[in-house]
Amino acid sequence: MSGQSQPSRPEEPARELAREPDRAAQHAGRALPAVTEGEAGARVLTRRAPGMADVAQLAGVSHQTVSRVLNDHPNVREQTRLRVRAAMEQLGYRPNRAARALVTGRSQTVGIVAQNTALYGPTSVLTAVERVVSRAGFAVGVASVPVLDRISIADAVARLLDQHVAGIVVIAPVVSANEALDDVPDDLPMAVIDGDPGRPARLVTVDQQLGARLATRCLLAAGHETVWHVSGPPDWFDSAERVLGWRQALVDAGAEVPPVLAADWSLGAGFEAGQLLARMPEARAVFAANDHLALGIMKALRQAGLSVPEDVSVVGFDDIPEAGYVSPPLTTVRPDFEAVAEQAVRLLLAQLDDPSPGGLPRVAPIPPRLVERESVAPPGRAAPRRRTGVARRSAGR
Amino acid sequence: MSGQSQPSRPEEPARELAREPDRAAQHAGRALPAVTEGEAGARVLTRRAPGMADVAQLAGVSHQTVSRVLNDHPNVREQTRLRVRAAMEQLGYRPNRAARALVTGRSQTVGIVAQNTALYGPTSVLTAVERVVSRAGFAVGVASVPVLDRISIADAVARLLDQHVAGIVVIAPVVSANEALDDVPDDLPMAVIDGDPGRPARLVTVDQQLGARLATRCLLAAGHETVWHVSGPPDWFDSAERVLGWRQALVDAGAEVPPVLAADWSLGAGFEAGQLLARMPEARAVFAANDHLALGIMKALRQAGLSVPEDVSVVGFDDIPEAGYVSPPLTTVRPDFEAVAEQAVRLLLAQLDDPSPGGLPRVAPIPPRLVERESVAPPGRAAPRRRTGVARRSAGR
DNA sequence: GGGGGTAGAGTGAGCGTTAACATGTCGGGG
DNA sequence: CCCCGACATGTTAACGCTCACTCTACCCCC
Repeated sequence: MSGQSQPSRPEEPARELAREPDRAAQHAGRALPAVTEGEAGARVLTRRAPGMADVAQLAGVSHQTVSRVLNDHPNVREQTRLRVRAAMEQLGYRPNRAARALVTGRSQTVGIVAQNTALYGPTSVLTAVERVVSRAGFAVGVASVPVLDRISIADAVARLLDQHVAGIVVIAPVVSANEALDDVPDDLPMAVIDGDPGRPARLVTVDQQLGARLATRCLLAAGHETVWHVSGPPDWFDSAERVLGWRQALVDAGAEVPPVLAADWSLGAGFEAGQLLARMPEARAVFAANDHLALGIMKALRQAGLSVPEDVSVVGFDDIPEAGYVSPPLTTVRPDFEAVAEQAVRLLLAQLDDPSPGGLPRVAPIPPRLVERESVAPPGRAAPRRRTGVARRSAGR
Repeated sequence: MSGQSQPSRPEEPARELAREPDRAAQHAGRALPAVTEGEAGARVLTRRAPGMADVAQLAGVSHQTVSRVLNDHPNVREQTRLRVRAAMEQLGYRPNRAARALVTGRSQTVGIVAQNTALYGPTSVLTAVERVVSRAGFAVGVASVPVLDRISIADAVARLLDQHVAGIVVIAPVVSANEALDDVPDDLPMAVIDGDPGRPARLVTVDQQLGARLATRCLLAAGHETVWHVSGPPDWFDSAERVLGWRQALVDAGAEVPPVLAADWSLGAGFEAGQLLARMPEARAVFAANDHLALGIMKALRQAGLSVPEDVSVVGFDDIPEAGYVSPPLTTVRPDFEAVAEQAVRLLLAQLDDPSPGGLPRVAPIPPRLVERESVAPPGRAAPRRRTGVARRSAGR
């Protein structure tokens, strides 16, 4: 297949895949120095990425000056700086991170520790953090753990440490994960996302309580006497906080506080909770700890012949993309994952710039907002069950 | 707040966060060598991670022998090997990846290039790849790009190259991304996921055509005369392949091929396509290119007073977690992302072990499977519209 | 006009590892 | 008995960079 006959390169036989080998090589990021093709006989390719020495030679300075330019040291004449920059450009020079990491003991890499899960919230946060970190000019190293227990996390952190990360971002939404944080060396810059609100140092979270209060109050405002709650797993901070917020809102309104229906985050658990709820005529308003639960609940309700929001009002949490497109469109609480990621990285960068440990950096919880759609209505069990879909109605208020 | 008075460590003032500083340090992965506490006066902490030299000294061998043990070189006496291993253990030695990368020019890191998106498919693949790569003992570097165009990808690859990755996995589901692949140096081990099926070298994909055929045939088998298709964006391979598979199934069955309704992957686009579909009485069966489109379509249908599956049958693609919990539960095609990731990493590792470029490694497309739920039924517009939910019925066949 | 500060540059020594080569030590065959 | 190859180990030199110095002008000021 590789039909072109070219000057054979001994160390690199032609590959079938390569359609236009030389162009490919040219574009490769690390340019080929001293190609000087045509010098018959002599080795045509001196394949080796250019180093500081090469740049220095071309610019007529010492390698140290090149280093200074690279690191924006002040004591370099503008003219020299330009000359070096030009030489870099010409050679397609790229600094060798490994060498730098070796000597400084720290790389321009940020490590992220996260559970490997399909859960919408954590995944959204993860990708947001990736995005923000690389936007900030850092390389991204990910260490995902199968479960968020102490040893897995310690292990992940160790792996990251091996990579000589400059700092880490840990997504630690459960208590066991948070405990593992005690084990990380305290001189390693770190930002914790979704950790224990009781330990606010270096922590960034969504204001879960506020979100839960918003959701609960929305239901109360629609005229419901009280609001039931289907919670997430008890060892999740998000879960506990949402319970707290929900209860608070109820207490504030002088409403009765029904027992919590504990579940995990899954659709299936929501479905089961929904089956329970369906048998309790007094349960007319439900705040589900996340949208998946809400969807599961709604399915169970539907199967039991109950309709949402006429018979039962439901509010979720997360605002998954599907939320506006299910039937009925789900009223829910939308956390700002992007902002969380942004704050976390900011927190980390602050520690990087200023290694002084004085004063634990803290940031305020990020307030979520309520997205009102059509899964909330005033109580009115007496009203006839309606047909599906067609009619539109705005959310109760 | 830091109430304990300890021998002060000049280079590391106590931090408020640290509750039990010394334990934390102990657990830190990189143990502290030569602590020898008590040697009054002399510096108590020689904080520096142990290197090969330290291990070598303790084991009474040269650093090179340590290196040999580390890399499982054959010519080391068993006894020596054990002694070195013990020394490593005792010192808590961890090899310095940066140094190794510097000298070998290649790190034990796999880079992943992926678009930073909320799309279910690509995201699932990404996390699956992360998982598999780190399970294989490699560090994971992620370079996410905002858009999948040529320069962004070239840039991402360059960033990864800077990290001296051993190889890369690229998730390149659109044509522009695939073109960018020409620019990567052909001696860099690579695996492409979801790329151009027309260029099968080093490519791993889901068998999109098969999936589409499965979906279409399922609808046909339910008794529908033909099947409409709402497609994804035209520049996505997934999209094009699914169109092909759908058309093929129709042609095979001798059915009429209706025009394609082009959309993107979003719920919103599905909704719009659904509004179109709702006005066409002859459209009784729809294959949506993904589940989000299907959800959007179903919402539009519902709003138009049509019910699924009585009036219109719908099949999706992806099997998002919500698929079984919407109303009606969605029949859909489930790709095996885990298998895709597994194959991709296998492909990459093969290239790592055997740098010989001979013979492009290829792997067969991974067959997806149809998950039948309740959004498909035989045509029967004549039947009265039914109420919501309650009744159960198995999918048509 | 000479001392000293300072901007701008250079020199050399590592950082921790691997690769290439050198050394030493056996055992066996000629 | 000696030489040679195999095995086991040690020695030395990079790898590409930063850090801590040194060096040279040059200018300011007394």
